[in-house]
Amino acid sequence: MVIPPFSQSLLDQDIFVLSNLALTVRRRLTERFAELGMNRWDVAVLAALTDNGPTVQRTVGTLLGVDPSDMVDMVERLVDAGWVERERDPADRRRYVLTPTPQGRRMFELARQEERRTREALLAPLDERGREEWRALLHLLHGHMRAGGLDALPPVGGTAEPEPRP
Amino acid sequence: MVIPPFSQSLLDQDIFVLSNLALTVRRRLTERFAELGMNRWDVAVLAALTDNGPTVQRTVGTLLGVDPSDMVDMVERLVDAGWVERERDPADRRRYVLTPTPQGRRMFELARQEERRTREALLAPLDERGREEWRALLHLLHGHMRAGGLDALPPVGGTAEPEPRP
DNA sequence: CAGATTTCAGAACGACTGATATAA
DNA sequence: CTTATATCAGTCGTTCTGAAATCT
Repeated sequence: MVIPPFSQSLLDQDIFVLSNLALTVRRRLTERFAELGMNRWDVAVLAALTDNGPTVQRTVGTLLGVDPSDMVDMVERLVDAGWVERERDPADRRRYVLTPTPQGRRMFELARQEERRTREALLAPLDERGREEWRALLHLLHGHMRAGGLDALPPVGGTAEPEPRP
Repeated sequence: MVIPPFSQSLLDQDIFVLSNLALTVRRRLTERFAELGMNRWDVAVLAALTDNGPTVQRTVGTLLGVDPSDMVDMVERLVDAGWVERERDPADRRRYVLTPTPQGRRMFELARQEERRTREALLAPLDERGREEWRALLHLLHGHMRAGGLDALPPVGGTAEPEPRP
């Protein structure tokens, strides 16, 4: 992994630091998943099915924020691996109902274990109180964002005028 | 912006929450940059040049973690916009030296303002003490990660039980 | 008929690889 | 001759758009 010495002006921008942190941790976790033979979407789909049991394919996409057209290959991959069963809904033959297999549930448990381990490594410098603070802040900000916290922003520019590109 | 109702099993995975938070905030900031006629890389390059003054193109790439081959179009865009000047280094004619123009510096200030505003919106639910805590934790974890904090992990698989911290 | 679900084709973007021309 | 820089061509993965086929 390349660790470039970032510019201070970028480090001053907390959103850049947040992005860089999240991307790097996610990449590391993705590597761990790969060693289990899984990718991020395998885990995400299995997570949704573990919570909700048998679920319509399109609904799973909605639960994960994934476009329906992108679900096709993901599900095919999971079916081929034997982790998910895909059957037409007899009541509505447009729909595919996805069900996790026992192997799928086991794989999800392994993935969840890797997430815990990777998180442990990330939070290693924090004591128990620091971890509680971090987790509370993370989920508070995530909830705030998902509730539309970023929707209301002043118009761009303001004090100074933006310049049109030549 | 679509706000799907995520599965609890995903929300339990803090790394997923962290990724989702960072991606959404970054996307919002990118929208703001676009209203200024800039993209993320314009801002990043201008940040590096603002810190370091005239800099060799390849070095800028290293400062940003960007592949040299991907710098070409990014720099061309900035030169066309009149925000960066690109000149051969007389001492080493392989090299391009990049210098921010006054307009480039102004644009970077506008971008920095948008980052502040977007960050303000994100941190709105926190009081001053909460913001300090968030910022401290964010930079602490970022530093830990960049120092290789994720490099030492137990082999995948292993025990199926969550492991207590030593 | 309109609407929902799945599927396919392709565009756009960023990350990455390999090869080439030029200069040190 | 070897190395460094910039560039070009192309691949890969992710996200998004638009349209077609099937079914309600």
